[in-house]
Amino acid sequence: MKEFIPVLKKTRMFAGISEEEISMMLSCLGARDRKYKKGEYVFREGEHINTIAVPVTGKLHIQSDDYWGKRTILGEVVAGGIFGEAYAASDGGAILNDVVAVEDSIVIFFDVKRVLTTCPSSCRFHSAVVQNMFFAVAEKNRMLVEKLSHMSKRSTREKLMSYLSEEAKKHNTPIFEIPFNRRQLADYLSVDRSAMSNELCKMRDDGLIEFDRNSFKLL
Amino acid sequence: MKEFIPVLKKTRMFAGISEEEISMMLSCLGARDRKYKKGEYVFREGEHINTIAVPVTGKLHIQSDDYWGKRTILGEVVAGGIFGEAYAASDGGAILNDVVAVEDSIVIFFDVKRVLTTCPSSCRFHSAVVQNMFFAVAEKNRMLVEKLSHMSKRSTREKLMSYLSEEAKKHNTPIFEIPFNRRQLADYLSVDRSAMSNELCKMRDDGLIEFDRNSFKLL
DNA sequence: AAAAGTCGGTTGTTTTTACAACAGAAAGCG
DNA sequence: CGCTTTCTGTTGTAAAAACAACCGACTTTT
Repeated sequence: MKEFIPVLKKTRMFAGISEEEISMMLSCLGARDRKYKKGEYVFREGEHINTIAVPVTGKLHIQSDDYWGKRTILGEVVAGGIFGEAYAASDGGAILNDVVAVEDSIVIFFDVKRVLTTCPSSCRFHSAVVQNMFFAVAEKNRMLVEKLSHMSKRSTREKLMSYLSEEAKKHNTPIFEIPFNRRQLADYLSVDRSAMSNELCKMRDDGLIEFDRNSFKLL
Repeated sequence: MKEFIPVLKKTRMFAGISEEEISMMLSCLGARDRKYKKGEYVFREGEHINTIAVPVTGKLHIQSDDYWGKRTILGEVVAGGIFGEAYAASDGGAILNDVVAVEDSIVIFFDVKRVLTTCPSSCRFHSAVVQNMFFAVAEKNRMLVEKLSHMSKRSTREKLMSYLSEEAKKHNTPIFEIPFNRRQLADYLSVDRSAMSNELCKMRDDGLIEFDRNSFKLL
């Protein structure tokens, strides 16, 4: 697992903590790793989890499929991101979504109890990790509110504009690539794929945007 | 402010902390209180906040109005609840919604920096508060995911069923009262009020639910 | 290289929702 | 008490989205 320490150092969870200290904390936090092939499930809806997951390579989607197979994508977790803290922390711990590898991925798991319970002496930086976790959840909270602001728009066009505007703001340029293909974007915004595809083209015809595959340009 | 200590003791923020300790911590956390009349704004969208708000009486709505006056209600904060931690904690601190008193309310504010920065000696329970805050954000996170699961439903009927089912589960009985009137519920689910009202009646005709004002019964 | 699968776009039809306008009941107020 | 405002339900119409089915361009698999 040592090979992932440089990646871990860049995660929000270990912000401000040196590689040496991370190395020392790994066992203290009950870290273990596992590989996932594209399409494999990391967690399943309803499962009770007590670990925090940090992918070090690859990408995960947080999603859920309803009875009729309709999929909703809640968000993604890229390498260095963090998932599960909110569920593992709350008492029940039942997770509300599936977590699926959308690329071959390696995920490191930490025991949430050990993360939140600062150990007496050895890990000087343990409380820093707790605070980092707080910031991570706060940040995720913000992401959820932003997604809600897209979803609360009434029309497909407004949803798209809301999403694309935010991506532009996030990338700090009107030209950017999105992390979803059409089907995934439709599942993310909870709209019909073909209707969305259609709307995108109308928006292009109306001179609002330009696009090619995953590349977009706001005009 | 002393009169609110019993209320504060019951909040998630001060869980597991005695009234005496809360009393001692108040100044340490930079607490101050303020009254709000029904309809008054506690925070406004875009504002940079550095305080955590805890209403001790009354009720707040977290909402935002778009350019055309369309309102979206994100959620509510009842007495003893907590708001702002996620925004105050993240660097920018710009809040994404308005926060409005929907009843006459008294709100206590805490300086977020003082809450998150554990003071050296005096406040023994300060780290407990940080951990409580983490749990509070994690819980809110869960609420947001649940709201998203309602909003991601494609039809008004499904949205309503998703919302009402969860309320029933939350109240642990198929007969319950919701905290919203029709207009507010429509704003919460991001649908048209009259269409929603209409759909509710159809659902009643179809034998799915019964209702009278805010009282609902799932069949 | 053929076959199967994925991806993005297109079109026509059906269903649903938004919108607007109105009405009766209930609540708040001078 | 009468007046005003708010709340909820109702209806018809216009607009929008979902749905289904299909196509061509690429990729991946065998």
